[in-house]
Parts: sequence; C-alpha cells; structure tokens
Amino acid sequence: MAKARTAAESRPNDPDETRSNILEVAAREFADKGLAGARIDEIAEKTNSSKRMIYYYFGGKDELYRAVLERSYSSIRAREAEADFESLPADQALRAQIEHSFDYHVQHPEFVRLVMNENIHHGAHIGHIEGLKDRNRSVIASLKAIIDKGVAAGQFRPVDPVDLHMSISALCFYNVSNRYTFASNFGVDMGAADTQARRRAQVVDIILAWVMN
Amino acid sequence: MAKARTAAESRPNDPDETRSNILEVAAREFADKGLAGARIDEIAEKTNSSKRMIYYYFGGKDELYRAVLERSYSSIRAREAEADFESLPADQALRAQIEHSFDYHVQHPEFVRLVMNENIHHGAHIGHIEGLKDRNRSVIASLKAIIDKGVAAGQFRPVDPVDLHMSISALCFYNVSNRYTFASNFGVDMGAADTQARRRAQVVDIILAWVMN
DNA sequence: CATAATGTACGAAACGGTTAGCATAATAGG
DNA sequence: CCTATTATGCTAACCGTTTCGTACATTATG
Repeated sequence: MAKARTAAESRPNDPDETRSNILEVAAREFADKGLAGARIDEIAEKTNSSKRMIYYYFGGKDELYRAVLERSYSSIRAREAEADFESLPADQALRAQIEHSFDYHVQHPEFVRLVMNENIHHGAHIGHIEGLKDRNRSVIASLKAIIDKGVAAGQFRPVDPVDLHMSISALCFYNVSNRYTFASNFGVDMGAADTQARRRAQVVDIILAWVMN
Repeated sequence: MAKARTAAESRPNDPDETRSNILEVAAREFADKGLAGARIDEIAEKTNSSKRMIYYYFGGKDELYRAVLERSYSSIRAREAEADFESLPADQALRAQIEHSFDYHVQHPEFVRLVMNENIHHGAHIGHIEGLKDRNRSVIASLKAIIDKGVAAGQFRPVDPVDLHMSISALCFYNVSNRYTFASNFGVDMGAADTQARRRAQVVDIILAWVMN
C-alpha cells in the first residue's frame, strides 16, 4: 500500500528511506520463508512502498535477497569489529568475545535464518558480497591475538583461531538456528530467558574448558 | 517419465517401490531447495513414476514433505538406537557416541538440510510425526546412562544429558549445515576428508574436555 | 468385472516481472 | 523572473509463465 501524498507533503518521498524500508521488510520475509518462499507481492504489501519500487531500486528478487544478505552480514561484522576486548587478560577477553557472539545470535535470529538459507542455496550469493572477506579476516585476527596472549601467559593451549571461531560459532548459532526442532524433540524452549542465560554460561564453559590448560 | 514396462515385468509396478522411490527423490529435492523451492513437477520427472502418483500416494506437496521428514528423522533415530556403547567405560562410550553422531551428520547432509528447512518453517511439520518423541527420549536416556556411569567412576562431572546432547549436536550439525558460508567466509573446505577428520577429533576433544573432571 | 495403478491433458491461481505514464523538483535558457 | 526540459520518485494496470492440483480416461491383474 503506497502512502498517499497529502497536500502538506506533496514532495517525492525520501529514496533512502524507501530503500531501507524495503530492505527491512524483505529481511524479515526472506529470513522467515527463504528465498523461494518469500513473495515479492507480499514484501511489497508490507512496505510503505510498492512492488514497482522494489524493481526500481533493486532490480529483482535475487538482487533484493543479496542486498538483504549483505546488510545483515555487514551488521554482524561491524558489531564484532566495534567490540575490543584485547586490553583484557586473555581468558576474560575470550569469555567476553563468546558472550558477545552468543548475545548477537540471540538478538538477531533473522541473521541466523538468512545464513541458514544461504547454506541451503549452497552459498550461491554470499560470494558476491564485497569486502566481506576482509572483515572476516579481522575477526580471525582478533581471536588470534587473544589466543596468542593466552598462550604467552601460559593460560591457553595454542588452538587454531579458525577452529576456535568455528566452535564458538557452532554453539552460538545452533542455539538459535535449531530452536524449533529442538523444542519439538526435547521440549526445551530455548527462547526462554532463563534457559538462554544457562546456556550462555555453558557455552563459555565449554570453550574455556577446551582452550585452557 | 514413467518407466516403460518390459515384457519380463509387465505387471503394475510395486507400490512400495514406487512410494519409496518418490520419497528418495523428494528428499533430495526438498533438502536441496526447501519446501517452497522444490517443484512437484521436477520431483516427478526425476522419479521412475509420475506426478499423478505423488498425489495418488501422498496427497499433496506438504504431505509429501512431511513424509520425507518423517523418513529422515526415523532413519537417524534408528541409527542412534542401534548403536549400543553402554558396555564400554564411560569416556570411551561417550567418545564413540560423539564420533557416531559426527559421522552420521557428515554422511547425511540431506538430513541436516531438511532440519534446517524445518526450522525455517518454525518447526511447523515436525510435531506431526508420530512416535518421534519416544525415540528422542531414548537418545537422552542413553546419554544419561553414560553420564551416570562416568560420574560413578569419578570420571565425569554431572552434566545434564539434554545439555550434552545439544552441545554434541551443535558441533556436529554446524559442521555440515554451515559448510558453504564458512567456506566462503574463511576459505575452509569442510567437505574435504582431512579437514573432517581433524574436526572430528576436535569435537570429541571439546566435549570430553567439558565433561571430564 | 472390480479394483488398484497409471497416463494425459488441462484449469486456476500465484508469481515474478514489465509497460506506460504521472507528479514534483531541480536546472537551464530566454 | 518565467518557462521549457530533464531527472527522479512513484502508481496502477497488466502480462506471460510457472506451478500446484485435478478430471477423466485407461490399463493391468486377481
């Protein structure tokens, strides 16, 4: 439903606002139903704009999906970059990093779902996102710095930073990604606040137990 | 494309065979493209049967999807049930259990993908599978037995079996589920045999380090 | 012949995408 | 200062295809 122009604001709408409004709605829809399951018409309807505008600004469904994916990945990597725990002792830094990652996943289930989708599509679109690899490298570098410090202090074993990232990511990701099947299979509501708090501490324990001497 | 009947087998085809052939093809398609992305016509084409038969035996797309999901879950739970490590010492039993789970995920990526799909759909279909909860309970019971034995022997801390299952499952699942995005982000091919072997040992290490005293 | 199994062809709706054109704002020429 | 021109943001209606599902006819077998 397009917004009618009143006499008071009979100017064209703000393009940036329209774009980001579309992206926001599309992110929800794609995360919820996947690339194939999401409907352009439905996205358009939930927008303050129209279907025509989606094609005007993004070109097509796939491009819109890609734009959504990019926005989502940019967001998490930005958050990871802004967190700087390197001044802390290694164990505290690692702990903080894990908690940070855990919280991000919990707070951004739509990111988790988009990544699931992308894996279902064999990662067909993620490769096209510019600059993502650089940001990924910096995440690994940051973890490596923590490990090195811990090893130097005699606290940590020398684990591979990519392995470490994978382990942390797996535990944080699964906690959100498999929430529904896990709930159905084992009757555990992983969305509940107390369950999450418990699991959060546990994930920290698991990783620290593995890395520490 | 229906299979032409040779003179030797000019009977109507075996219904069970037709059914299971459809299920097999459908599993691949749904795993690969999701419920919304898979096409009934395409599934039919890859079958030895026809679209007509899909509706004849299963009723519709959703029902077929559900049947596929059921078959897939039944398969993993059956495999888990058949593995009996309880005669081993607790640490060896747990190790074997983890390796078993890891291998199953690696060998059945289509199961992993179906579960991802199901979570994207908020677990809308999984609840309808009969008897699944019983089998799930038995998986937990088996883990609990191992933990109890380990605790009695002074080897293990008393961890919750559901928590343990979740941790094992997360590490094994992610290894397969996020293969593509992880490859794109970090240049690691988790499908390679040596990478997998390394990761397998690592997952065992992580869990044991957490559980053992 | 009755019944289970199957092939063919088609309908209706959904869906991605496009065509045609309008309104406003900015800008350039007289 | 005033008009002509152009670029931008936008709407509404439409189009061709895909896709799920079905109606109807037919075949094989007990």
